[in-house]
Amino acid sequence: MTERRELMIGDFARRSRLPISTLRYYDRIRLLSPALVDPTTGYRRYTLEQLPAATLIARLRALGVPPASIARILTDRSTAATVLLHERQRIETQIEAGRRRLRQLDELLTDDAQSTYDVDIVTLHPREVAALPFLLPAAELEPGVTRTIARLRSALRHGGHRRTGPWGATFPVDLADNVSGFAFAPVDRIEPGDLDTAPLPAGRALTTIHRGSPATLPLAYHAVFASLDQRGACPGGPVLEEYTNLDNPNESTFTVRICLPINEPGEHPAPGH
Amino acid sequence: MTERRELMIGDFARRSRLPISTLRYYDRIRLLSPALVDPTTGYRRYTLEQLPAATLIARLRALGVPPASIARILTDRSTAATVLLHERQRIETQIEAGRRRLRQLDELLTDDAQSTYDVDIVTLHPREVAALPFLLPAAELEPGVTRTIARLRSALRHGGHRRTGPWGATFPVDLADNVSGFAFAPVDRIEPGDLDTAPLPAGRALTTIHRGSPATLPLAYHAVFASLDQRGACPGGPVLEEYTNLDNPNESTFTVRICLPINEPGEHPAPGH
DNA sequence: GCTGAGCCCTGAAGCCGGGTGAGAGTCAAG
DNA sequence: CTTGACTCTCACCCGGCTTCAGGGCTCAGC
Repeated sequence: MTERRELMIGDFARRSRLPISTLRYYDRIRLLSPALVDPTTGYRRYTLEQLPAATLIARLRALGVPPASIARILTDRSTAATVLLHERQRIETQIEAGRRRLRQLDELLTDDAQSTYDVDIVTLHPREVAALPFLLPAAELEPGVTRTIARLRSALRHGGHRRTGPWGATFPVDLADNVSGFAFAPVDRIEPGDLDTAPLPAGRALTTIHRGSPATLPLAYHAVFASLDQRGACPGGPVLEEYTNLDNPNESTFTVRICLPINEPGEHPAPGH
Repeated sequence: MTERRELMIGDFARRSRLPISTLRYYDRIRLLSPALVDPTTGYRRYTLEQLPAATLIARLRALGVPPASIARILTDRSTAATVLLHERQRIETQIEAGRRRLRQLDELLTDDAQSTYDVDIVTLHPREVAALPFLLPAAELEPGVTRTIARLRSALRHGGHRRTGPWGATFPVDLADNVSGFAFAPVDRIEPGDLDTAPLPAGRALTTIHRGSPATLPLAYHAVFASLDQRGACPGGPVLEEYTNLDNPNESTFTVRICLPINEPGEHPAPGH
């Protein structure tokens, strides 16, 4: 009945409360195209029937739903619930990230004596540990290591092994695009074929302990590198991180021990390289 | 002592855990420039002293602090606390916005019988009300009106006036870039010079009631416009919104009455325009 | 028929915070 | 001298639009 009632883009913009430029953009990306385009003038003609779609788009965009997802909802209404639940999850993670940032910002604000790290020099003894390798983009190192440790944990449980020390991970000092290393844990018994194992780097190493949020871990590395320069030494192998209180959800008790094997000045490079 | 120790961009990138491309970018926007640039080769030389700054930048960027704010912090350490508190507030509003979006998304998911609006035709009688004008960008209409009503509220309190009906606002139907209109409230007495007052639009009007989150208000407008088309009428003056349960923080009881003055077919346009 | 106002069109460029790639120059080791 | 790793600049890409320049269409008034 109202099918012949057509609106120029300006009328449609006022009705839908969307800017004209945005409507043209939505036409370009095929999110919402006019019912008809005059073939001679190129004028866009919208119909009243298109208004609910425009309103839905405006609502969803205001909620931050990306146009691509909205297009999926419009073309296939049956997937709407799935897509929306997915968006819901996205917003929830965003909120969680916001909370975490808030905490870290507060740390920054209250943290005055933050960068006092004591770097010691120690000798690492050779150790054979249960290990699980990973290959991760540098940007996802921290969550990826956490996941790898979780998998190692269940592997140990299945094998009936008992952990005799803190969880850890080792990987090259220089983080390339993709970091390959392994998560590890010392265990009570090593049986061939039963479990993947690996030797940990050994020899002289610089070590320091970082407490609290992993976000400030680079500061600890900075201290280690400064000490390295001071001694005129250079890195002698993959770095080693040991995590304690990993299972404790309270972030403030979380601690990381960093061990960086070194070649001291006037020394031959470590064998095996 | 270590002042002569210089790092090429690659070394500095590994130490600071920032991508080389980002370091070059930060140089371009003068957020973090190398201590020295070789005049013949153009090679950037960073010093160890710049590492803490790089680490600080990385931390703040990870928290979503924009580079411009970080630059302010770096050039003037005394403003750091101010800037950080400001960022803190920004994140808090972000989280709040996320929560609101979540609620609205849930409304979308649960809302099935959403778009049933009954549009009635009524006659508005002329009324003189206490008023406070506003001029707002269309995008900030809703919060701006809320703020204007708050100012009107305190003006009424100062003048010892008593409100005799719901808060409201009126503004043109076609939202231009800047919307000029006024917030109003009917009061018990009108005395010249005592309070700004204004007449409300009168005559025949279409009206409907919207309940719940303001985010879905456009649906109500859509229903009003559809009714307008059906009657072959056109808008006859600024639209009028009346808000009840505005003071109640519970969003689900919030209701808006929309009144759109109209010119009915075959009628002369309203006088006064 | 002409003019001007107010619509409308297209295509290109700009915004942020970088990421990516081409093509060329530099440096140290063998 | 060559090789390979490193560096440089310049320019273009992303999303989700907005804005601008340069034009065409339509209608009312004269």
